Amino acid sequence: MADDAIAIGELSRRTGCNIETIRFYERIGLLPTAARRGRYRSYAAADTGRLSFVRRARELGFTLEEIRALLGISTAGQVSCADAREIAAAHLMKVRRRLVDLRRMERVLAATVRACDTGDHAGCPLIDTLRNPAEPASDRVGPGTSN
Amino acid sequence: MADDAIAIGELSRRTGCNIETIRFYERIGLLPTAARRGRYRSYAAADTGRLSFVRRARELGFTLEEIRALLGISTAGQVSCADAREIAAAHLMKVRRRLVDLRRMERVLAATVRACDTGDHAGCPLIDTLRNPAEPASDRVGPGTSN
DNA sequence: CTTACGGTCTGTAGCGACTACAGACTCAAG
DNA sequence: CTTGAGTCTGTAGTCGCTACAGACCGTAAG
Repeated sequence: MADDAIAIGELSRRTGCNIETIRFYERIGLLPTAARRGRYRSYAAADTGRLSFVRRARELGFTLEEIRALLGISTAGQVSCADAREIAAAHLMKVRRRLVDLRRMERVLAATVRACDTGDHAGCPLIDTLRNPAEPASDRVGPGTSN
Repeated sequence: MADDAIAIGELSRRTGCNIETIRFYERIGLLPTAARRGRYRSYAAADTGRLSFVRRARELGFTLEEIRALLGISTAGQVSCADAREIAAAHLMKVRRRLVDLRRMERVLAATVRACDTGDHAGCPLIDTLRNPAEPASDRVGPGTSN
């Protein structure tokens, strides 16, 4: 009734979510099949909520499958907070593992580039690092190297 | 001549690189087409070097295209260290941007899970966070929140 | 009326870096 | 001779989009 119906372009603008991505989400069932005005998808203003939910969850790195579960939880009459917590905690662990990996990469790369810049090396620090993992271009750079 | 020829399985074992991945690298031209003994690929012990190079570069997060370039540099007669440095520095920036993103995710997720654990909240902290981005489950948790 | 333009539609293919088969073949040991 | 392990090619799947092609629809201007 209330003619707050919007087209997909408007939904895209409001949520910052690409049109193609919205259709993709619908195709994989992450969003319900949109109502039609003729052959065009028609959304209620309220639909921005669900899509924004998805977008924010993606920004936190949740996979689409995790988001599917979270959506189920969030729309269930009785919100199962424990389930949500479990998903978030599991995801947090994944994020932390990736952080560890990335920090290690950062450390090695920074040391290598630094070695390139100081210039007092035999070969090419990067190539040498990749050829021989035991020599990260310059071992023991000094204090901390923390972030 | 020297019969240090090894099969793909042995190469896989020595480098820790999946057999399928070795074949994939060959197909996309990252590794040269392997010599054959009959219809089986045959590698020289020295080939472990090139593949290990690729593996270590992957562990540092370089893309296959970057590695392709690095391999070109590393096998060029005159090693162009400046080029290698440029690739590494550009990659380092990508890694750092990724780190920033991940740390933000970590912070929000950790705060949310913490809010779940303290228990003094109205709804579900995670669902609420996703519904309303301005409330990260519990603002102002106290000191640092550092890692 | 025609024409143009912008928005939307479906469907398919591409990305990166693998991974996972199916189904055929080869080779050596028992 | 049979069995089992290893290898082969080729194709399709994964994830989360993104980028088309080619059709269609509605409105406004000329």
